[in-house]
Amino acid sequence: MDLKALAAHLNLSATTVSRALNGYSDVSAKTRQRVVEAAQALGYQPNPVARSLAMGRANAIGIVYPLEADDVADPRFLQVVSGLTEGLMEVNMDLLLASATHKGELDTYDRLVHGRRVDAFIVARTLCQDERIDYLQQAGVPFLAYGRSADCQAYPWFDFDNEAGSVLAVARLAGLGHRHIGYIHASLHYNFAHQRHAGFLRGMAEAGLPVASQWLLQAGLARRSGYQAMMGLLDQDQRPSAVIVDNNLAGVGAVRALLDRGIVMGRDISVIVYDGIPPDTLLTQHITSVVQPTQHRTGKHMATLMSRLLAGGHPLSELQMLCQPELQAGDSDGPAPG
Amino acid sequence: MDLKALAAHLNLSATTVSRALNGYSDVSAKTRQRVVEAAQALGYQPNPVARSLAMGRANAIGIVYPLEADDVADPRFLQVVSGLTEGLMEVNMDLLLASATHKGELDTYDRLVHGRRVDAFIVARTLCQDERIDYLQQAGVPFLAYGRSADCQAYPWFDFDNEAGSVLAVARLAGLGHRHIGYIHASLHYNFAHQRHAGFLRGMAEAGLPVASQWLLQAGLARRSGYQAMMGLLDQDQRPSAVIVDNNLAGVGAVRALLDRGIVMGRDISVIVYDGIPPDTLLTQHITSVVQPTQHRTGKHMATLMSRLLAGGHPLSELQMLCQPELQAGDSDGPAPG
DNA sequence: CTTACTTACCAAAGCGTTTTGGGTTATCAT
DNA sequence: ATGATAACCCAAAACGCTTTGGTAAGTAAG
Repeated sequence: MDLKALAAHLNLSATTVSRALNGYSDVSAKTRQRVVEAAQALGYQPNPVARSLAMGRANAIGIVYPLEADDVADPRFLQVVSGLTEGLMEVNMDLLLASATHKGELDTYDRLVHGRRVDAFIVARTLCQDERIDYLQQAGVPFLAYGRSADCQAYPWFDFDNEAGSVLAVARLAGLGHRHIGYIHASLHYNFAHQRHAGFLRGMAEAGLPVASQWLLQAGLARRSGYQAMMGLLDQDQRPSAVIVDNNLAGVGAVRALLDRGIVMGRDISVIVYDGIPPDTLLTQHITSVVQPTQHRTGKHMATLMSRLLAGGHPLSELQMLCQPELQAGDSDGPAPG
Repeated sequence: MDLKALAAHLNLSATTVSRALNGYSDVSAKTRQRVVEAAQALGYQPNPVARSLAMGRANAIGIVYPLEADDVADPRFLQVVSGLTEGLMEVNMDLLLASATHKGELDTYDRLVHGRRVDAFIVARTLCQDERIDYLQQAGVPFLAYGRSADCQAYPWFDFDNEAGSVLAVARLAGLGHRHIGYIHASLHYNFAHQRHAGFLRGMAEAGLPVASQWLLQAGLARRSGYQAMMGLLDQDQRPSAVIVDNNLAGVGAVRALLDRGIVMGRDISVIVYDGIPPDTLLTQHITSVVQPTQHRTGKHMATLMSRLLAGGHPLSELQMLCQPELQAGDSDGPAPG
């Protein structure tokens, strides 16, 4: 059932049917209704390929998932993607998933852009200095960054207010009387780690607390490294009375280290972890956490930004979105000793 | 740079250029070379949308990821997907990712098929009785199942020989002198669980061992349920001397239960887990496991099957692929006591 | 009753490929 | 020389839609 067939069936021209379906004003209300009903009844669905060709738009956006060697795929990514597909579906767009090793990523962009397979990209896992963003900007390809890079004035992005999250966490601990606060973070090349780190420093400053460099530990994005970092912290002569961990993978390891040492969270030491601890780790305590909107909502927000971006005519301010995190109280923190 | 421009630049017709590029025999070697070189030099890339329209193919395959309420997205899925995209890239196809709740899944298929957005589907997370497969078969839509359903004669699939894997595991334990073997499995609605379960029974029969129904426990696909199942096993009057767990999520929980009880794997009890235990669980032992080809290779295999499927003309036998698992020895099993 | 404007419709020209169904030269045996 | 066969090449149609640039009828104003 194509346009022409539908038009013939209605004794109308293809033009009119097309315009009726696409909401043009030069078709009478009566005719439009007739067309819409017939389309419904006959199960007409426009061929998206023909549509794309005629309109010069792919009606699809691309996302390339960077696959590093042993960097285990993170489940949240998939959840964001699912929110994204759902949101895009509403504006009749598709999501094209490509994958590429880090070094091949730019080529992949090139191929997809050049081949007009997609109208825009989503750049995930943003780094502070991100060559992908530089490339896309310079190539004039529309894109939406999931996470800001260091210089984020000039392009559309979606991000969490990571800095505010850390400030929140520090304020909570300071309010409980803690003066010795440790911080375990991921590589500062990641924008989120950088921002959270900056927030930690600011929070400490605002609370009038000194930052002890020996309690500022870098870990990776893996449990093992969180475990080691926490162990390193515990082995020091002077321990902090509270610790913040900037990602939940390392958080799991850190918590595990405390369990192994028989240190009780909330009593012996206070712990706050970004994004909490996955529920199936068999942990009985509730970790006090900095939480963000669900991945699913995140995906939908990004879909909204994306459709604005492609519609054009929106000022940059409407193409940038900052989500505020919240502090979710648990029982892994408590008043400072003494 | 489109075909016509390239043709003009070469003083050839668009037809000839097209045919040269697509390997038709009615163009001279000399001309072909000239065309190929010019295309290369001028960076010509055919417009895939126009191509699709002309050929009546979308050059994309769809995969819909079922998102259940609390069923956390599994990381392996993403890895399979990445292998898939890589493999598809080589045959110039794209991967369209859609997501749907279980009940909306059929509608999603309908929309994508009807809208000719994809040429075929991949059906993931196959169940023993899978209505999606029934639907696609009956609708005449080409698809490739990732995992067989109960009746798998008539359609293309990729799967592991799950039954053989269990037989392998049982044989190993039997060889170590174990006569009392427990089995923890996921819901038998999942094809993989069903097959592994069948393999367990067969393996026991072949080893001449009795199957004790109180040691045959169903758990879910989560750590907590594996934990509970193992605890249930340990609390019985008569304990098995060895246990097989049919998936690694439950496996993590089961192992954790043993740790909590102070039971030493390989000495007090032997344990074999399908797909092993993720390396970042801070476990010092190596779990003896039934392992399968990496997700990445799996994805590439599926891409191969897919391109065969769409090329047409392949007998069903070449569209079905069964991968053999292997037993990877660790130190979580040992000779039976006594 | 013109003139001008509005409303409702449509024919035809794209969009960038592939495919069909010839053509035009050479080549070659007769 | 002549018809047949191959080897190359091409114009035009098709794919299913959107968009452009109209036309014809109805309406309002002069």
